[in-house]
Amino acid sequence: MGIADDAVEIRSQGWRTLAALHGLIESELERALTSGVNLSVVEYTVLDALSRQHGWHMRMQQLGRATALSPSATTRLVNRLEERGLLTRVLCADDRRGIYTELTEPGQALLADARPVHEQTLERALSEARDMPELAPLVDALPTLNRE
Amino acid sequence: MGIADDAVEIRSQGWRTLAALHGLIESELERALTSGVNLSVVEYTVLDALSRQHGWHMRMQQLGRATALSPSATTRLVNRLEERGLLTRVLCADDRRGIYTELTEPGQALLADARPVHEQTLERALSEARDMPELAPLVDALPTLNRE
DNA sequence: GCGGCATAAATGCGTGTGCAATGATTTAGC
DNA sequence: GCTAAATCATTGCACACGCATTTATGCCGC
Repeated sequence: MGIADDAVEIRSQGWRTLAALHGLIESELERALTSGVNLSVVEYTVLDALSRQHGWHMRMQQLGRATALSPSATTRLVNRLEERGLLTRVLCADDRRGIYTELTEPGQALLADARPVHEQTLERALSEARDMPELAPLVDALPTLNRE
Repeated sequence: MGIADDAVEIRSQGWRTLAALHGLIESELERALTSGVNLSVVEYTVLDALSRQHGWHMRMQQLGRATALSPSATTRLVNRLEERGLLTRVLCADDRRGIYTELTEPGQALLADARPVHEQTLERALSEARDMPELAPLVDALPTLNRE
């Protein structure tokens, strides 16, 4: 087995670790957020992403990228959140094909409730993963990533 | 903002990075594997996990953990692969509640076809992610994880 | 200005998923 | 030994997703 094969195997190994940790965390977040504040992980991701945006508005397409969702799924996701009054659609003034989504006041309130649930569950999930030998290195690497 | 708040924010940040990279890679793998060998990412994961197992057999529950899938989804996933002749169900001799799944010869053959697609797509996806400032640190960290 | 092409978002349709309940088998209590 | 609780896998049901198609708008050449 040569150097190139090693590289391939190392990449695959890294991906398996990433996928396993992601799956573990997402499963726990899904359960906790659903039972706690009736939000799925993607729904939380959307609200969170909007809250981090200047003026709290984003285009559908950006939302799709932020959540790795297809355009159709993005449309329906925004539908659900809009029907619950958590965000509103706003037509773009400059490009009338585009649609902005904005967090409403109830949306911000629900997000405020959801954040502690999210944080605590994330901490718990990471600490569980920390005890699995194959996941521990990635868990330890995560906090070191964005130190500037 | 105190030290505890910093820790929370760093965890959340790490999770967002992890989720974003995972979503990007999985989307590309999904497209490539589906169009190339007609396998979804989870289906590939199952075949790959089985091939790494001693005697090429695993219990349903292990499969569920390996794929972060619910028991019901695992059942149907195995159904699909069994109907395509890629694996077979084998009753456990010692515990007759349990069911082993084993890779068939066609299953191994399809996996052999799928591996290069998986590897090349993974390499491409990682190199794309490498160009995104918020993902680059994680991409660079991955290969360093399991160096013993 | 106008026809043709590109882009943003929405809809029809088939399919994969999780939760809750069920069936089958093992394990524990006595 | 026999019943009760626990465990492994499966099924009914509702729902979220992706792909392909459609509608609406913007952009370009002439």
